[in-house]
Amino acid sequence: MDQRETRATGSVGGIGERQRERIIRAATGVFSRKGYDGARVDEIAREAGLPKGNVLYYFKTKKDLYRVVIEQVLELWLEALGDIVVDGNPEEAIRQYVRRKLSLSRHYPEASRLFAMEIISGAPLIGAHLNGQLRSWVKEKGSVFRRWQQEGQMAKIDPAHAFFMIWAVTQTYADFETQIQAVTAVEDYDREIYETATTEVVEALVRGLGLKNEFSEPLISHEGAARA
Amino acid sequence: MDQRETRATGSVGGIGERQRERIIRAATGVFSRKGYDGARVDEIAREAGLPKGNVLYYFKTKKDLYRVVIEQVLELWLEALGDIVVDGNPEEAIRQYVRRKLSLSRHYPEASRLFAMEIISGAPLIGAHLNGQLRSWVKEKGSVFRRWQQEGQMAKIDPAHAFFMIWAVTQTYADFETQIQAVTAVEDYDREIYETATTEVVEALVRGLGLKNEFSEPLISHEGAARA
DNA sequence: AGCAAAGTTGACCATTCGGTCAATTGGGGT
DNA sequence: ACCCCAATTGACCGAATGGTCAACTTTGCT
Repeated sequence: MDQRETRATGSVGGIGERQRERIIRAATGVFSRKGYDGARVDEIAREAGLPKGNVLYYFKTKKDLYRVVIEQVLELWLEALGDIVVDGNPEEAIRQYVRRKLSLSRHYPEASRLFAMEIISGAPLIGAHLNGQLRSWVKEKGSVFRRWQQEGQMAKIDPAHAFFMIWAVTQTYADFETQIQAVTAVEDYDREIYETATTEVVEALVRGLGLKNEFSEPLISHEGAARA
Repeated sequence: MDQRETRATGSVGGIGERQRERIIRAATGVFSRKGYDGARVDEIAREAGLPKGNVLYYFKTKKDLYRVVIEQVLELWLEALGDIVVDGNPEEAIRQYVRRKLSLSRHYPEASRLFAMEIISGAPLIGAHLNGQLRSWVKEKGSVFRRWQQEGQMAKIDPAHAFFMIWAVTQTYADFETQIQAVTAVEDYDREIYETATTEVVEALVRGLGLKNEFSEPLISHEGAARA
């Protein structure tokens, strides 16, 4: 049961910590393209620029490496969850959240794709987290949505589905990059696509979720039942 | 160069055509979960209920099988493209298209996931098609969107991004089924999720794309066979 | 019935994969 | 200079994998 952090390294010889990160970065790329079963340890090693034996020195097994990589990705994903500002202007809150998610897709496209791969494959590793943290987060923020809806500040959409829409749209720019690239035929994906996508998508989502607020002020702080 | 349809079978001995379909169905499932490299021929065989040797009898190589499977999936995907009705009520046209895409996700979730896998992996096989058919389709229908926009019947969104949004949202219910299942904790995914998703998503997209049409008539008497 | 082709099956093979290991190198502390 | 341990490397191993094959059974036709 003792999983033995795959190698004591991290705790003592902080020297070769650089290597671990190189490996993790390479592994993220390969796993995101091939999935767990399809990825080859040797390919990860090659992409990291060192022999296979060395990779297995830092991570005892392929599964260990995958676990570390996917946990890091999941952390990134869950991190963004904290963002929705409960009090204040709903429209601005969603705008921020959508922009944040888009930014994540833009700057960590491989992480996004790996996350997608894991879920498409049935989320064998992170399934528990989805049932735990994510689910309670959705329930919590969902009640906020309901409040906004009762106040007439948001269209009456099932909150969960509102999230599914936001996630779907924001992640599609990372996950389906190949498709979007092919269809739009832009050369500089990062700039050209994300720049227009950010405004288009944010506006469309705000409209779609019925968040257009006539009073829509920048985001003054005090608001009726403001929380402490 | 002659690829020899992997086996002359289909042309003459129509008897075991049933087997080919069983294999294709099984392969779609496995490939959609594991990707090409991760899929094992033996697992496909097991899922199809016959020995590995028999699978290789119908499809000479794993790659041949994958090619057949993914081409079938792509065909399904491209088929839905024909749907957008150019003339007539824009709102109703999009409503229909979105419903159609959702119906596809619902009835062929594995195909959807396999398509997603292929694209995440860099679309090594269908990349050409994306650059060809799909791209010209988007250009063509995009000009229709532009017309609608000039007539004030649709929000001024880059048409390509409008499609990306629609595709993202409709396919998320198949591709991310595991996640949605975990978050919503419903028992009967097919019914419970898709039933509410259809109304929620269609409404939100129509709103998001600014298609609300004041004259928006229900959809006059005849229109019938649109049901999926 | 008899025959040829289609279909079925498990044994088998060469290659590749994940993982182990012993030998070696490198660097920091004393 | 010496030691100690982290780090590096390529050879190596057993298991798994894609694919072949020869023997066998079934089917359809005359």
